[in-house]
Amino acid sequence: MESAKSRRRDSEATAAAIVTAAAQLFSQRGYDGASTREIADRAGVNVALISRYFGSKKGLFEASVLPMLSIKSLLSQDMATFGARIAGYYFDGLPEKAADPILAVIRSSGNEAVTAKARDRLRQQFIDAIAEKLRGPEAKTRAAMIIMTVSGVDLMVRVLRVVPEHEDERAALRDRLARDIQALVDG
Amino acid sequence: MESAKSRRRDSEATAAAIVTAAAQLFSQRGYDGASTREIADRAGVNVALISRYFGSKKGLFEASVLPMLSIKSLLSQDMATFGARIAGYYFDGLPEKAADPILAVIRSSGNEAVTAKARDRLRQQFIDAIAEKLRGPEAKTRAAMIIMTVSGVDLMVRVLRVVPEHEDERAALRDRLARDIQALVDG
DNA sequence: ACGACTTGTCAACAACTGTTTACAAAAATT
DNA sequence: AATTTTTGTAAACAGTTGTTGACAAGTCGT
Repeated sequence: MESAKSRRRDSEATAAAIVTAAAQLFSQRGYDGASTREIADRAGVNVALISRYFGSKKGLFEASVLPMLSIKSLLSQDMATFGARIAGYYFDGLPEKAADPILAVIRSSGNEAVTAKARDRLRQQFIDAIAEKLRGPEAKTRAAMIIMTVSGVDLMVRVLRVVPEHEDERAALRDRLARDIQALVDG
Repeated sequence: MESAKSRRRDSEATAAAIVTAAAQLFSQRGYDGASTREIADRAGVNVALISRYFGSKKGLFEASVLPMLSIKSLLSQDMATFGARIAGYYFDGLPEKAADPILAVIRSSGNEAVTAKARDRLRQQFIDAIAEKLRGPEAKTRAAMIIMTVSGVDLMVRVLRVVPEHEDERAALRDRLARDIQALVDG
């Protein structure tokens, strides 16, 4: 990642580098698929430091993935444009290997011990947070529908990678998605 | 699984037992999380037989998960009840540890080498197959929307397990889902 | 410049991975 | 009944996993 030469020692910086590398690799390969040595290599750091700074691999997962599980920034903006923003996020130039905490949880979901906390946080930070923002009847049901739809898009686009190839088809799908999600927001 | 006593030797039956156990464990823990020994134990069979009958673990994955990736049975019935059938499948007494090929692919998606074929098949068997059944404009876009929604439900219900606890809330969500999916089918 | 604390490196550990090999037991064929 | 083929078992393999302990090197206060 950084220069091969020995950089100045800085525990906070190296811990941060480990967290960054871990978030990427957990998203990409899941918990079991991402080895501690690969994470350390990407961070340009010795493997033993993971145990030192985070106690264990599980500790690193919780320190790198859990804090990113939030959509407060998306909810703090105008809810009238929520659908368009979500659709745009997934269909307009999404960086391929960006760290995505939802993806990390999905790909790690076979490991119950590790993802139990993540699921709890997902429930709070996503469903409940959205439901609070919604006006009108059946707010919780609509919030659940929104999360289902969005996570379905996440699955299609990022996990299964089966987006339409033609530009106009992709645009049509994006627009339809924006409209349907917005309809759920408006109630 | 079977009686501990030595049963009569039958290569087809043992191979089938391995496939059944593999489908369950791949769904439950993902490709990396399910070890060959655990699969063999569940099937009541020696580990070495996996290599003998399926060549490799990857071969077993393809023999157990790929053939199940199909929704022809769902599409062969009346499309006017498609939404209700999907919603019912996920919300009316879904067996917890039943083998679910989509779940297996999702939880194994961190392993590109293994899931490449599965994704191709998913595209064919699901999106294209649905699109063919749809009448009206933008069939492919609507098919993609349906798959997104359904896989989102799969994620919520089976991966993240965040369904509403109250019975009436769950019923409301199920009915809304059935309606929304049916709307996409009808166009 | 000395000592104390922090930060990083190296090697080893026990456990587990998928796979192979050699062999025994059962079944089928002659 | 003897032999060949199929089916199952046991042990070992080479590699990887997460984690640890002893030690070197850097950093800071004095």
